Amino acid sequence: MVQSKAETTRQNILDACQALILQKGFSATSINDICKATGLTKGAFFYHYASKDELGKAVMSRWSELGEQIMSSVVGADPVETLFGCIDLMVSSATQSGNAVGCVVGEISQESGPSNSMLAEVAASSFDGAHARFQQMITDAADHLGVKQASEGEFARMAWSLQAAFQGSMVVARAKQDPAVITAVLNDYKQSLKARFSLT
Amino acid sequence: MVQSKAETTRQNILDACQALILQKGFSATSINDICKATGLTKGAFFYHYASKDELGKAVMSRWSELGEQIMSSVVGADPVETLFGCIDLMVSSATQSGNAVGCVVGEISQESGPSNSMLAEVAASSFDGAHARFQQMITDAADHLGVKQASEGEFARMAWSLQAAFQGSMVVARAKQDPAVITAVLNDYKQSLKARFSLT
DNA sequence: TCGTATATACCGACCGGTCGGTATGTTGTA
DNA sequence: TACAACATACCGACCGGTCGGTATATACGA
Repeated sequence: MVQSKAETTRQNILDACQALILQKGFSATSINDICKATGLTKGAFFYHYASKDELGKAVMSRWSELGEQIMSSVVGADPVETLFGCIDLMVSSATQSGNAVGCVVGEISQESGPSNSMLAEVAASSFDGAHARFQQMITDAADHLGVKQASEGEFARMAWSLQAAFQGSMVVARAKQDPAVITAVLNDYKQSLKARFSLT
Repeated sequence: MVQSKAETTRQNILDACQALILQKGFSATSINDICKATGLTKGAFFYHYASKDELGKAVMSRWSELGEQIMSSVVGADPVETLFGCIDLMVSSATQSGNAVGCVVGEISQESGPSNSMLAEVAASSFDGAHARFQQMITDAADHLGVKQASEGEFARMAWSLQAAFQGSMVVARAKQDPAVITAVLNDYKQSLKARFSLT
């Protein structure tokens, strides 16, 4: 099944919006900016999206789905390799130059804050989804190595830490305009993960 | 020497702006909002600050200075206790209810992004300052325990990790509207720190 | 000591421009 | 000819920022 024309247009809008968010942030990105980037007009935009917030939701949703696809693509036989490979993949995808670094979910949720409940909910569920995948990976790797949780919810906390390390390193990297921070922080996380799992 | 009237007014503006940033974000906070909160008029605002960006710089600067003061207040005799006490202080100051959680430097830098170089520079130097303090604390604690760096720049990376853990946990906590994430992530960081330093 | 000159701190109307959003017209295609 | 997929033109609200003016305090000279 080929993509319909409308679907192609919507993807173009999402692409443009995503790129602009990583450059300027969500609220600084106007609908006129998106129209200019896509070559469309404002009428065309509002034919496809009811509001700017609706577009924000769509961008976050696609971002999450894309992340899930990438994550699931790295799954291999060995759960330990899967976990570390996943982290490496996150680093490389975030630090590759050309496009600005960042996470649209973090961006939008940070900007809209608790005030805009609609966007906040989508962002929260997106974070929860990613956290669940991280926790599953950590649990699988631990099982494979015969490592038990030291305390109730330890692996859940470790998954939150991984997510925070990723998000936080991108915040700092954006401010410093230096993606090296991301690599450093995630390497450090892998280090402590190895220590926890008593690996080399 | 008593505070001049102007200085009091400026502090009120900074207070209002800071609170609004943590609620709605920087770009969503209009100068009219600040005027309403302080009981001033727009003319009065621009008498004290040349532009909105200038106010953003001032808010970040005061935030950093306040952070430095708080950090230096926790310094005790034992460098190890100082380090862990500092982390605890960060958690408690970030999770205390009443005021919204977050970091104005992270907020503003995330929103303005690489586009607004003026704000980005201030944010970057603020992050660098905090990182330097963290690294010093880690180095002091390691010296006190006789722990050497496993590799060049390891303590620097650990300091970046602490900063990222803090920033990232606040990003997630804001989206989920649940400060428990901050506690969990920083506890996890302390755990791995203890493991690295071979503590109980 | 008393009037004048000046600086400080603030007011509120107003400006050009941009924002998100809408109403209506046009075109390609099946 | 009917509908999807746009374009055009426009709206009112609001944005950051400016401007002329003003009340009050302080400094200073005669």
